[in-house]
Amino acid sequence: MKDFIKVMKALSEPNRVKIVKMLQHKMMCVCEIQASLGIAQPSVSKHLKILEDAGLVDSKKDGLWVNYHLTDGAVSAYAAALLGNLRHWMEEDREIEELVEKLPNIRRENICKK
Amino acid sequence: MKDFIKVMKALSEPNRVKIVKMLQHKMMCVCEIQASLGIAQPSVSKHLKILEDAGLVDSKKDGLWVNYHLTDGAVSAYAAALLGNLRHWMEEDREIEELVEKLPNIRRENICKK
DNA sequence: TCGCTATATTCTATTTGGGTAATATAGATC
DNA sequence: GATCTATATTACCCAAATAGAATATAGCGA
Repeated sequence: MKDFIKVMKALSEPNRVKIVKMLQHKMMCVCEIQASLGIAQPSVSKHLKILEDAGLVDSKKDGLWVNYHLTDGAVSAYAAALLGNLRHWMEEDREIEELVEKLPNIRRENICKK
Repeated sequence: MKDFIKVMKALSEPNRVKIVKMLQHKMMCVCEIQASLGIAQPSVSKHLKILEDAGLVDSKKDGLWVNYHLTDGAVSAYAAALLGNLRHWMEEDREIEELVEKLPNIRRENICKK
């Protein structure tokens, strides 16, 4: 039950759903996600932690960056199922579409290192 | 997006998940659910409203009683999918098992009309 | 009509959740 | 080692969610 609730809670917040939808297209570092969503960096970190705790995303360090990506679903069956559904869900959502369209222009080299 | 969030939010609360799991076995009135969960009646009504808004449950008046049952999923594709998953999810959950075992003894004739 | 009962709604207290600013940490470069 | 940068953590604020007591509503039966 607790694991299920964790997944549901994780996916019951728009910004977190957006993160999942973006990660379907490419792995992203925190600052890229921050730039895409337009929210403060600590907020992004917190959202990512919640998604990670639910077994929806995972991270890999790459020097100074931390790359987040969707999990393969091995950890949580609930997470796996929802990630599967989210592959096709909300593909026509205007808000998501706009976000995804902007994705190619969001590259860490242009965003960070100021 | 909003519809999806609604379904996720609705299912991110243990008592509401329990209600769904119970309704898989039989339609129930508010006081039966209240007796099963051991929470106040207004809380039950509020939970049911949230589930209803998400397209997960529906109600039918029967005189003084209001019978709640799971939807067929025609309203929301998200709700339909989750309801489908929840058919087999958490079948081995201890908390759910206990609840379901007690279900046959929960009958409105014995509970209400005091 | 007058209660009586099941449910819904309102009100209020408490908890939870998301947001940011400030700070800490870790890894890179010099 | 000093410093810069990306991320995590902490502290705090405000909005939303949950719980229950009190009240309103609606349908039954006498």
